[in-house]
Amino acid sequence: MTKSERFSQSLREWMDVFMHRSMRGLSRFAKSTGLSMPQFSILMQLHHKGACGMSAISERFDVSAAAASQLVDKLVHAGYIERTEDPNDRRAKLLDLSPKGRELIERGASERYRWMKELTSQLSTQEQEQVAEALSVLTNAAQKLDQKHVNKSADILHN
Amino acid sequence: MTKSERFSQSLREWMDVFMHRSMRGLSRFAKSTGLSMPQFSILMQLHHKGACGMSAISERFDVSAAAASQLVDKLVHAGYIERTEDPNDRRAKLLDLSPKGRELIERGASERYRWMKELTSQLSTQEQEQVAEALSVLTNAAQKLDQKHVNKSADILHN
DNA sequence: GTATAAAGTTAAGCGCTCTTAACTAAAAAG
DNA sequence: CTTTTTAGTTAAGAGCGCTTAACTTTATAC
Repeated sequence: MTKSERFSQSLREWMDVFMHRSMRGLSRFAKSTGLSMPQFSILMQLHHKGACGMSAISERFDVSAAAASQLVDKLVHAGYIERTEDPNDRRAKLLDLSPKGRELIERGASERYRWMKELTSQLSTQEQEQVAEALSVLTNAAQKLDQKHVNKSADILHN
Repeated sequence: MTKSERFSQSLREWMDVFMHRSMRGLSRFAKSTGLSMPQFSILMQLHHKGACGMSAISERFDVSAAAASQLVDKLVHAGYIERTEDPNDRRAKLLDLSPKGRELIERGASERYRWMKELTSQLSTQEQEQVAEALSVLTNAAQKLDQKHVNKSADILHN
């Protein structure tokens, strides 16, 4: 087995295990809060990408503007999202997590994080350092890649 | 910042980025196949844990036996699952992926894997090795942890 | 300044998942 | 051998998310 093959295989295995685990944790947590997955995903999106307009929600989740509006409306009434008028364009709305929404997402992250903590508690200090370093490398690469895709989209818009 | 804090932070950051990305990929892929998320999740579960009975589905997804039965029924009619009678207990059914179901899940994994590949294509060979090793360490730890939980549940059943 | 486009909202209706309740058939318990 | 438990199915109904269509309000184009 070549180095490259070994590399591919560890990626695949890890993705398989991690995906499965996170999905279960995520949907359990969402259910425990009384939110549906689509609703919870919107909160996660806002946490991850920051405040945005209604149309952004509609695009990112690939649903109609009507669907986005209805979903967000429920979250506003439940107190997880603040919906204000965009001062620059009075047609548009600005959506952002409320403190309650932020608290919810952070709590969810902590629960998932607890698993990782349990996972790594039995590793040696040296292994922990090794893992930490590798994960930062990956995180940085992911952020760079995201940035590149954003730029590419911007280019397309400019041409 | 202590070593332990740095470790925690890289875990958190990575989980955040990776979770978000995988979720999006997963739901897009599920949508593209025409399956709902609950349906797709059942296929993933079968892929991950292997064949099982109806009651196992119901437990793992924390839904009623009726819901599991209906969901599985659709997947059987769509040709993704094979449902046969358990020879040891004629009340029970054995559920497993059909070749078509297996193909679907593998295709989904490949799509998510492509992102990882793109992600790591810009890393140096040395970084790739470092990442591969760290991920195997994590995968092994996850599997051991899973096993431990299974044993604990078995113990509870015995007492 | 009028016409057109864009951002959201609201309402009606469809399909999906989920639940409870009633049921069948097979296994286990007594 | 009868009773009870277990595995799964079926049917009716509630709730949710999504779509299309019609609409309001604000911004942009000509």
